[in-house]
Amino acid sequence: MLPPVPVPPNGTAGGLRQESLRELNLALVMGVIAGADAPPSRAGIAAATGLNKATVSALVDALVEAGLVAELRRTVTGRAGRPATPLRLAGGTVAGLGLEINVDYLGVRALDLTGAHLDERIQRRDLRGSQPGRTLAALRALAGQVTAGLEARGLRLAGVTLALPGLTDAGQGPLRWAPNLGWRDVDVRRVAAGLEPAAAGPGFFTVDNEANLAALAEAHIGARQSFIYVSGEIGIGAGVVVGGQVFRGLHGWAGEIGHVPVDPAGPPCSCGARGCLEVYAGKRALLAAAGLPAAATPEDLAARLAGGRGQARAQRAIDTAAGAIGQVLAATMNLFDISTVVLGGDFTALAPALGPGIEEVLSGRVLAARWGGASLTVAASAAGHHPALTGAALAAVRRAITSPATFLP
Amino acid sequence: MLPPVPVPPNGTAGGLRQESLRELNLALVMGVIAGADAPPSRAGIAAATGLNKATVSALVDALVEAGLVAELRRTVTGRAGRPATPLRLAGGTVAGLGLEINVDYLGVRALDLTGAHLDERIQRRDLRGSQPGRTLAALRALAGQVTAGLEARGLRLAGVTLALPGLTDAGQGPLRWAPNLGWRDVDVRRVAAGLEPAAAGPGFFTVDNEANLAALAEAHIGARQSFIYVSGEIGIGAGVVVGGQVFRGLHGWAGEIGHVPVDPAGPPCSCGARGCLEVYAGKRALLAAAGLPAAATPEDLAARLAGGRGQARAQRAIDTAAGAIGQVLAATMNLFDISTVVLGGDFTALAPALGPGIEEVLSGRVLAARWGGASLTVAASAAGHHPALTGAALAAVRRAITSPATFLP
DNA sequence: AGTATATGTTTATTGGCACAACTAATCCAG
DNA sequence: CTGGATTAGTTGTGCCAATAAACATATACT
Repeated sequence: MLPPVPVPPNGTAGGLRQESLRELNLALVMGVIAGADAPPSRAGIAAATGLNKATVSALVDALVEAGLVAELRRTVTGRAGRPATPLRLAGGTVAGLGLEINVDYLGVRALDLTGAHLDERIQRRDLRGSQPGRTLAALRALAGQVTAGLEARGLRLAGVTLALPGLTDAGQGPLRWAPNLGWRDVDVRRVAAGLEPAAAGPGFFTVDNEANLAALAEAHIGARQSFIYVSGEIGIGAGVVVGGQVFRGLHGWAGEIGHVPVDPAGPPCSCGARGCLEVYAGKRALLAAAGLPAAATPEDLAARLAGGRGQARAQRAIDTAAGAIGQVLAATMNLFDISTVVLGGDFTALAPALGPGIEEVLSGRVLAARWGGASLTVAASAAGHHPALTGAALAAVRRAITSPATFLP
Repeated sequence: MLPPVPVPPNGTAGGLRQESLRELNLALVMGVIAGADAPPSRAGIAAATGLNKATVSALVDALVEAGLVAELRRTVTGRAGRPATPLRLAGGTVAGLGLEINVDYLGVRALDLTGAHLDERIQRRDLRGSQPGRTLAALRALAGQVTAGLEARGLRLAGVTLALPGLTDAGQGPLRWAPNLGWRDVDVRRVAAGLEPAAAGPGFFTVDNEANLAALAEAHIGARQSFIYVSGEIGIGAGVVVGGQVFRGLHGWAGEIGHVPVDPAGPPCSCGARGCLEVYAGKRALLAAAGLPAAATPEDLAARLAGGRGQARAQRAIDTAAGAIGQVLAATMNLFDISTVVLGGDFTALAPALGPGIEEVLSGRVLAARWGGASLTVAASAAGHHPALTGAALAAVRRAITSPATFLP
């Protein structure tokens, strides 16, 4: 007999006290500063939010004192009136720590609020079938090196986020299943043991799927709001971003695109079913179809496509993959009502080859394009190397934007 | 250079004043009363929300005075202490008006805050290729009859929501495309002309896809939080509900499942592509494959399945449809990370026949079930006749739950 | 009848925002 | 170069909503 009124309107579970009001408005101000095209002034923020100038001044002053916001030099605008003091997120004061465990490396990356690079450690090694305990300890040690350096430079740690190639339980929980690592039900939280500052608060340490975090990095660096990030590696995953936020689903396992059926009677897949996307467009399938050794890189494949021996076969492999990717993406785009695709992972280097084939399928199958007049975009990722690591660090440092109140004195 | 910090944390675009605090807490209290398993007391609400008893008392009193909440008789609990005053949403005070235009009828339905039926008008007629202006005028007239009756009974109108079988622009906007009506770019807002009370506020009139609204009705009546509602009619649509909220996507066109490809080389579809789900499991395809006339009902098909002439053929048609539906739902469930499916529309009557075939496909293909231990559910809809109409009325009356402040004196 | 327990109300206090008047810093016109 | 116009930001007052603590109310238990 319940009218389903789901989330309380504020997002937090509980009631709002006056304190919360301040917390929310602090976060609002941070969000405006973070999201503005150009550094806004106090007056500009007041106009954008509807808050009173005096209120905004007080909030901004608190954020400046906490080292979350920095005042820039006043610029000469040429217009009448007292010149504004532009505000931006402070650099070099607060750090987010991104961690990643993947099949062939461990990684740690630290970024500040502006997204600037602070520090990084990448340790290449084969982690297929590795012992979770040892691997986590190694990553913990690597993270310790980075945080020691940050502390020495006077940076505060805003959060730690771990990127994993598998199903994680919505944010907090343990790793459920990482097929390519061969891990199952691993409590990964201890990787952050001892990293939390005294008053860390909930959500200091989070875990997420690598595709979701790579999508976050893409959103940041590519300045995109709504798109599907397709990560082509050994497995194929996707991160769905709607209005700047990652769609996670019930358990945080949304976007598992790799095992969407392309042809139910197709070749068997490692997941136990048949004809999944991975069987047509996963790294192994793609390289094998192109006649390349399993250790080859996407760049090798791209080179074959340029001409010479094996070009035709490589092109056929690409065409098959593009057709399958297009078919699955068409489904995804119709279901999510999103009209932009970003090709990441190994697909980034292959984007020029894959793009046209994918677009062709999409243009005939995506309703929003055919009938709604929406324009389709298929682009290569701009998020650089180890995007999941970047996304993890961004997700971590974002805590200072979404709940700045915990960082005030 | 923007860290993508998307929606301001409060959900509204602007800053929060003290007023907003009260508004949000009023909505919170309404939400707790609406969502509770048993009528809660003031003290219970205080405990559930973390708000002070005195605060909750003040908020509840305001809601009672506004006619949004009713006090029940004090019950004898058997425990020590002063007995609590149970609270519930008030019935017969505020009404939500649902409107629907579909291929073979116009409908108006009014529900109150408790979900109780207040009034209803269904006008059966063939609206394929109808003139939008005339049809809207007819529906407006029908709605007028209902609202006149409501007004006479002293009910206040909380909102009006229109359900349409097509793509509507995210909530407010005009109808973009309704293939089965043959409508394109119709400004449907005038159907609510004159229905708004003086201080209606924004969002009084909304438009949404019939599948989304039917899903909302299912969430209400079936008390489900996260599921995919599949509506099988001439077209096939889906409403995706996550945590009690409908997922709309970028333009509000999410859940367009009917044109997800099943076999890219399959028979041509009305959308211009080939092998869409609709070609295998749409009403026309299903009846034709079963050897039934186009005017037959799903009940006719169910009767054939029971035995007698044509049983085998009907069963083959069902098996084909179930396979196709299962394949597309497997994709949908992997992408959205949702493990419950509700069969609605014509599929409701066919659920006993379709269910096993669908479940078989899903159990082999949905990752959350195979590897995450989530249990799959395929159920028939419990939302009754014209679920989109019910959902529309619920969406309309919900305004009094999500923003009760506008209903205070 | 008296005590324990739980619900709900009353009254004083506090935190945070709005409003309005003010200061500050620039452009521009004469 | 001086004074008005314009825009940015600050200061002080008042108000609103929530809190806390004491109180009133209504039951059960002994």
